[in-house]
Amino acid sequence: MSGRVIAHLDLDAFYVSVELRRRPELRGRPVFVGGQHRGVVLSASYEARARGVRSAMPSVTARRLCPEAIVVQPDMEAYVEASRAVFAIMDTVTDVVEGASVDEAYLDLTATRSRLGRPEQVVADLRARILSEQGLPCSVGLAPNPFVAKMASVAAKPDGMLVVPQGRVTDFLWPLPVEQMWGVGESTAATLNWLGLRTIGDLARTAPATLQRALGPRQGEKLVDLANGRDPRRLTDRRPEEHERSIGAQETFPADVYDPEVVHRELLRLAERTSARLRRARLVGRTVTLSLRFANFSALTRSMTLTEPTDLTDEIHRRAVSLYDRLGLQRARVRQVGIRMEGLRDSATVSTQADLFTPDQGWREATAAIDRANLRFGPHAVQRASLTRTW
DNA sequence: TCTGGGGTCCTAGGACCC
DNA sequence: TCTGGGGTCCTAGGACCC
Repeated sequence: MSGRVIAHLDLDAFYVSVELRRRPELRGRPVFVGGQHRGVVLSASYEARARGVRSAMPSVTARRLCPEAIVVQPDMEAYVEASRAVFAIMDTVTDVVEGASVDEAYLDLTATRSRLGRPEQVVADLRARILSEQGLPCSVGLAPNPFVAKMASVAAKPDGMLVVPQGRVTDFLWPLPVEQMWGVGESTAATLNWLGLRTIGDLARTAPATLQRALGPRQGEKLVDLANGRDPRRLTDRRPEEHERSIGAQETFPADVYDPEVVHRELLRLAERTSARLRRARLVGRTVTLSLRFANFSALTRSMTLTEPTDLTDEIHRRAVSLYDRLGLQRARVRQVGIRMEGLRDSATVSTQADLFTPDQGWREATAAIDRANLRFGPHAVQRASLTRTW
């Protein structure tokens, strides 16, 4: 027996809650935060949810369902700042706070009992502090492992807390439909239903080999474990941004694009964004991946691995353009393009001796100057000439 | 005016090496 | 001449999460 005590804390309708904090006149009304043209709902108030508005739903659909909803444009900087403040409060409770995203975290409370007392009380105090100091409601699940804690926090929403002790884990999980299980999306749910499995309890009683045939060795084994309330994963205190495995940028055009030159230009913008973030994190990447989505929503990726990792805008742009041109698209209607860098390494571990006398060095110096200017004067203070044109 | 942008992890086949 | 297996890297695609 592990005897672990894990809390999962999830801020309720986080982006909307941050907006309500500075616009209290919107309280009690249907509100959602969403993108403009081809955007989706990022966060919806519970009043909007009552009208069928869901996150990830196209904004146009949401407006149709709820025409009187107040639509707010996202302000990521405000959300990131609010997130930092909440994490600072969580950090006072335990050293082991694993950020799962901007608005949720796992806390290991196993070792805090002797210092702070009963975990239920610790969590109740934590929720009260986040509400009083930051004006943000949250929900918490308290359980023997991260998976059950996550499932409990969802069940506790909104503005609630649910404790699931070891002895009650299967009573809690097994009646729930498989669709509600973390790790089961649309595709897996369809496969499970096809097998006649409707609840997490059904899943728990299925032979692992059956699921492994249907879902693959890893996922099959994992789902049976989770369905039985077993999740031995250890938490780490790392923030997501401290162990990134890839960095990238993508953009959906306001209208589908036919002209390859327009795509090339957008790729330069994306290469710029990606490489600036690499340099800022002092990382270099070795694999460049180009991704495309077409008007019919089909998608593809093409990648190439370089002999030496890079953080240079023009190197990344050149490779992405080459991957794109190699496709030989004719009259393709491009909806979205993206660039992602993988195989990341600390740039300090990569020898810079080798390129001291190469043509890249000039670019490296120019790039560093642009980064400095953009840090001082804002992200678009200095741009390449070809980006100042509009398409 | 249907369907964002940021990610992680897994699978599978082929190349290549031992 | 025939017959192996394992490990790693690269590439492409797909599922999932927030």
